[in-house]
Amino acid sequence: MATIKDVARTAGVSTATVSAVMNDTAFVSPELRARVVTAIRELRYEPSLAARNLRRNRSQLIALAVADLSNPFYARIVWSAEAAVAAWGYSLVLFNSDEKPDTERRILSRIRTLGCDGMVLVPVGAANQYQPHEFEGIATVLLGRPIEGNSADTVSIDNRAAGRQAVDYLLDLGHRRIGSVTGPMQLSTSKGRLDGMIDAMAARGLTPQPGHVRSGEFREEAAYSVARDMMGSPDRPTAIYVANGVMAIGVMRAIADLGLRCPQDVSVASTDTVAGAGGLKPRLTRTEHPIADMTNEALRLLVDRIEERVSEPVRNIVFQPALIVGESCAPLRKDIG
Amino acid sequence: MATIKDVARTAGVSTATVSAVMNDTAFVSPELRARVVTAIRELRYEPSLAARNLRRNRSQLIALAVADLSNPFYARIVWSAEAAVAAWGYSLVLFNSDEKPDTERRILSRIRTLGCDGMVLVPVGAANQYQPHEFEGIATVLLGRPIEGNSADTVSIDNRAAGRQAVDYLLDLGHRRIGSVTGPMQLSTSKGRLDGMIDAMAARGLTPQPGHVRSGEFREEAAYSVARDMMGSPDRPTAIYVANGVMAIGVMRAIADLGLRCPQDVSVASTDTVAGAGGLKPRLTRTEHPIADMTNEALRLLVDRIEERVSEPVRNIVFQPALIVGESCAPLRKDIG
DNA sequence: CCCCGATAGCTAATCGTTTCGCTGAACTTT
DNA sequence: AAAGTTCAGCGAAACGATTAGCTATCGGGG
Repeated sequence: MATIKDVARTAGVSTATVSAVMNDTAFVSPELRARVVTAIRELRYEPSLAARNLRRNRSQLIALAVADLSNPFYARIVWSAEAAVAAWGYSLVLFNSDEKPDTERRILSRIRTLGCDGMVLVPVGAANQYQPHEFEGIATVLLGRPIEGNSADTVSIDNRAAGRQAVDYLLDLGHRRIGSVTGPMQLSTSKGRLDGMIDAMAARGLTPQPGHVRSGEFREEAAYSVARDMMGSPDRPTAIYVANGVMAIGVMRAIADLGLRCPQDVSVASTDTVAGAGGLKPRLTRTEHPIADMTNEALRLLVDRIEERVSEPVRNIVFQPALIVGESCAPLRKDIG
Repeated sequence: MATIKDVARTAGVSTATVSAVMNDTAFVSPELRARVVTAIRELRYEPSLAARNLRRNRSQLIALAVADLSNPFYARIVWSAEAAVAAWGYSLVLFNSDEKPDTERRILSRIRTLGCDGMVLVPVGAANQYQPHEFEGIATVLLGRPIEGNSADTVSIDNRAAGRQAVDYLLDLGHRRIGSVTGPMQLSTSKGRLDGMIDAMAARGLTPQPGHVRSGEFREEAAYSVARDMMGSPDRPTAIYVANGVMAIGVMRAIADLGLRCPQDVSVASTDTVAGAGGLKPRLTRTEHPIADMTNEALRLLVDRIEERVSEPVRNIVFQPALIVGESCAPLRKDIG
């Protein structure tokens, strides 16, 4: 690989001038500029980011650490993020914490070592598991799950509203015995959605039955077994609110395996389902997140911080979910009410 | 951020010693080692990759450039690749060429500038669109689509076998008027799969009708319109072989929109569908690729090259597809045969 | 008692950029 | 014509690590 010195020598100028031409950082006479440009082309010179970054203390890298790459929801985020990062002139370094706090901790340290200019993090741990120094000195945006007491910018969804919307819909259809399959309670996401459900029921003077609220990991398998258990009992709910897209797939499978039909025997509504899981029949009634918008916003905030165009302390952007009506919910049947 | 000098000063040793401790590259007495380790912990020192890389001419970065991040097939590759890259001690830089050769060209140059140690590329261009220098000096593995005449290692699927398997299955069910919706002909992937189809039909003395073989971009929309057109005509095929997973979704939608039923009115078989698109009803009969195995193998080859444990010129690994029988194919009905 | 070999640890050069501070030619201003 | 300005372009010092080559210490053999 040709270096800046080679270019300088070939063009008969100093390295400073080549640098000036490359970065348009000082006036260079047309003649010298032309010589430099020719030399660059001739030698196929490409500047070494390693050297530039060492000097500038920048890396042009933005890290994205998501909670579970096998989840289409996060795959969708990755897709949007790659586009946004490229549009801002950075490159994307991708990490998968696989919902494991330990892995996440290693990733955080790695991001630091790589000298990433910023990171977008979908945190997987509880608020008290983070040390302040893990976020120091590197621009951070938390996506999807805020961490209480953390001083990073945040882009999230109104989870409580999501739970409320979905369960309100089920209540409007006449359901009263409504169950829920939800994620780990230490995550604000799970908690918020469940709170929304409770809000909605409380507004009509109802409370969920204890055995009808189950939580487990945000995984298809966990949801399957939990749902199978819950739906196997005689006083099973007539409708279920599932707090996560992949979990919904597990729940649907459990229902089918129990010989129940959706929506005839049981209605299912969920939150955060990805449009692409779209082939699923019946199509889910769900609250959807504006993933692309959220991701773009997260990167806007991040780049703002990186390029220091921002002074305010912490910005918290909350998006609203939208209820998408599918075919997975039906009015309560008289005979099973 | 603390630097190696700070650590050296605090521990009362030279930077060389600190480096030796960090990299285990020379014998250091237990006493000094202890002092160094303490200082490192105390200052929370993390070495700067930028500096290390400048010196070592390494970046610890592996680039992955896929053809279309919105396609679950590639999302699956990304998932596997992240895990494999991390397991080998590198970090993953992700790019989406979006099936656009121009974008891909920019990506290649960016990868070079970043100084990535290696790259895994799912190429989107025709063989003659690549300049040899675009691959020079950087370890490369082509994934999925070989480029003829290119000297990079390759991991691919036996596309011809995939086409043959799927179409053989349709033929075994009695179908004779078989159509195909396939991708761009300049891609070896599309061509191979179509050739396989032709092989299978030829083996029974058949050839596809000209109007029954349509190609378009590897996108759902393209497939939708092409299929809609093909299936709208009176002598429409009784079975379709679709060369790609997302295209299959488009085809299924076209069939439904035309008021046809699958598999009763038309059988559909495809190649490369991702298991996760699994909710799709009826479940597709398809040839599947061992994505995780292919990706792992690609990274093994790549790391081999990067760490120069390899001398042979070019390695070409070809995986075999597996036929997965779903519910989207039925025996030929007498009345429409 | 001297010399030599082994080796722990240090000094300093190096990687390829950016950028500060300087030089000196060309122009202005009196 | 002398003095002051301007500014294109250069030289060299960073940035933070690795590493070749050197020094000094120690133990052992003759």
